[in-house]
Amino acid sequence: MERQTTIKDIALALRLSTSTVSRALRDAPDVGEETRKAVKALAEELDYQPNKLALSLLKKQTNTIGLIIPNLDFVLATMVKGIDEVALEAGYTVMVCQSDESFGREIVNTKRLLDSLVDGFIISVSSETMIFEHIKKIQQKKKPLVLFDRTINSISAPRVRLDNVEGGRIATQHLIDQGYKRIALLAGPENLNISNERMEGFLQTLKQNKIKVDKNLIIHCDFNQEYGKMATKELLTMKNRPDAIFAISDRLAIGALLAIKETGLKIPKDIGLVGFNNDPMTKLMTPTISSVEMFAFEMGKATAKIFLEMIHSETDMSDKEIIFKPKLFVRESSSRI
Amino acid sequence: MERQTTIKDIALALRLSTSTVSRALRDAPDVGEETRKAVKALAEELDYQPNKLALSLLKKQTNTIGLIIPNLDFVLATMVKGIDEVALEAGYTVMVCQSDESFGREIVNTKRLLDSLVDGFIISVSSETMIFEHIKKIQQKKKPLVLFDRTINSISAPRVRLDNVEGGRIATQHLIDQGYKRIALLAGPENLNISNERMEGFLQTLKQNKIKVDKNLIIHCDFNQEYGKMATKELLTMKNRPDAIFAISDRLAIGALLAIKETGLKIPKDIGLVGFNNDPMTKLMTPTISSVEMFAFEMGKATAKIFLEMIHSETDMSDKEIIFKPKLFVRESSSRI
DNA sequence: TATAACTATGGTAACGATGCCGGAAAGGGT
DNA sequence: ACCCTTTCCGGCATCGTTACCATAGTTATA
Repeated sequence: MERQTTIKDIALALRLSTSTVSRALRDAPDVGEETRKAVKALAEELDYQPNKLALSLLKKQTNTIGLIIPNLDFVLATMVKGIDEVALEAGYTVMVCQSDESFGREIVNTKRLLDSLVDGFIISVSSETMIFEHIKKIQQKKKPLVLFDRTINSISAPRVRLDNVEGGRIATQHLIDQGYKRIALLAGPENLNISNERMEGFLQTLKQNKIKVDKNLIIHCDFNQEYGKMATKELLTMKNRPDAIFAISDRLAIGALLAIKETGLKIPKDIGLVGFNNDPMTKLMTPTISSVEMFAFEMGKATAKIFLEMIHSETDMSDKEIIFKPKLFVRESSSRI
Repeated sequence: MERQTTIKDIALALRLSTSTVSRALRDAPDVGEETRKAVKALAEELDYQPNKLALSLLKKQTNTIGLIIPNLDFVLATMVKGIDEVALEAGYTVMVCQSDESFGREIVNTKRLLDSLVDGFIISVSSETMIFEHIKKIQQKKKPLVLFDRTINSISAPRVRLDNVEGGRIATQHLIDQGYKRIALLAGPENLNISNERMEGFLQTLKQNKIKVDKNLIIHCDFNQEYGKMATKELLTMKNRPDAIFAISDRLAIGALLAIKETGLKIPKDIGLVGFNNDPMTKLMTPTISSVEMFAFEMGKATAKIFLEMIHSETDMSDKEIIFKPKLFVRESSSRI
């Protein structure tokens, strides 16, 4: 690891003080024109790069954002890309940590990032997370925090999320419009907001359409293809089986599709299917799967923007909430009419 | 942003010097037992966390790895997970930067990470990268560098990669064994090692089987489903069309599959297809696509391990090379016999 | 009992940069 | 010739921590 040239080297070589060199490099007003030129020339020649650590230590800011996400599936990878783009533009570097849907790892990640003195946090919680002490700790330390996608009600912080109730509604209404009567719900982990909100939309829509809710048709399970498959198999062996399935995520929907195929039922004739996320995979399945788009890239960008706003403004922003409207993409799996 | 408690606060409160407090916290030998206890107790009470910035500045090491990758598709996300796991274990934090397959962004990323004083780099180059000055600069600064997956021949650094020639070979041989005679190659970007190595395996195998190479059946294109589709359509409109396609990546294979389906040809009867990466998607397509597995998670772990070794040892490791053996997973798209 | 050896602690410099203050030199005005 | 202003630069403290050296006080050794 080669020794970097420092401001001191330049000062010494030019018989100047470090202060002067520092000012010259930063184009401060009170530096002689010739001095400035000489300093800059030598800096260029020696490939001088200001030491960010020293600066961070002095300024107490690292220009770094801690990003904690449950995994790197399509939607989150896309969001990360959006966050990254805006953050880089503003001179911030993003440190991505995956909690891997584990509460323990989420805590470890929070600690590490807190230790590394990131300027703030952007978080989407793991599906296991039900206690929020680690997040409160972030707020105690007065670090900016933005929640996105999987938000938390009991924490007061700006948030960027989808209108999940609406998402549940449009998916469900679509299935009803297509003539499906007994709609099952693959509902995701119970303690996640997105699960409950999408379910809320589902229930509301059933009620509005005077369809009685059958609790046996609602199954909670982790976002995992295998679980989706197992849950669907269970549903399909009921004596009064559902004629449509609304899966709260595309991974679950894909599992459902595989299960349905194995039983020999025809999609969408015998049974309809709608997923959530609009993962590119849905377009590739046979049949293609209808899905709710959530504009992940835009959400990512919005999240980073709010974060930056929070960093730069003094006002309390904990009420700020940006809600994206979902959009249903209808494909073969639910087009019966 | 709340003021963190520092060693000075503790020293002041206990009427000790900062040196003593520092030593007490680090369990240095020459500290009185009572002093140590008092210090630790107060540190606990005040929730003292050592300032990593100050430490990094002093020690000239940040315990941070700069990771530059072209994107976050399935394979790379999996590799990142492997790298992350090993790095975290060793107390390192990974800063992930996506070049987005752009040479310009790769350079920007390198600069930023160099500025942030990461302890070293792990890189898989973008498909546009043909000049390596930015990478040489890393080496000039004597920062540890490990290349993985998409490696570069003209740079001398330890590397972790797949035996891509072998990968090309087993895929091609498999198609031949299944009775396919005119095998086309969707070859990926021309300047990427992985492309050329897989092609090398392809060509070798054709020769070994006394099959004449038809250059018209080799098409280079970016790793992108659309390009795969277009290239395949072109192939299929030839008057002497291929009866099998070996796609160097699953994205291309999926594009090929879609194109083939549109023409109405039957897979695997009329035309065979093998992809590369063993992306979970291949199992989900209809028909399922045969693909070459590259053990991304293990490769990620191995990469991080070499990196750590490089950091900790003094010896020159630039010759070190770890090569993973690929494995073909045969599925419907190429099972004709 | 004088000296050596240890124990526990404090003081200071250093990492690389910036900000503030003070001051020398030069110029301008009366 | 005097004072004031401006221009340009150096010195010092600071950020939080550790490394190294010095030293006061205590204990062990000859």
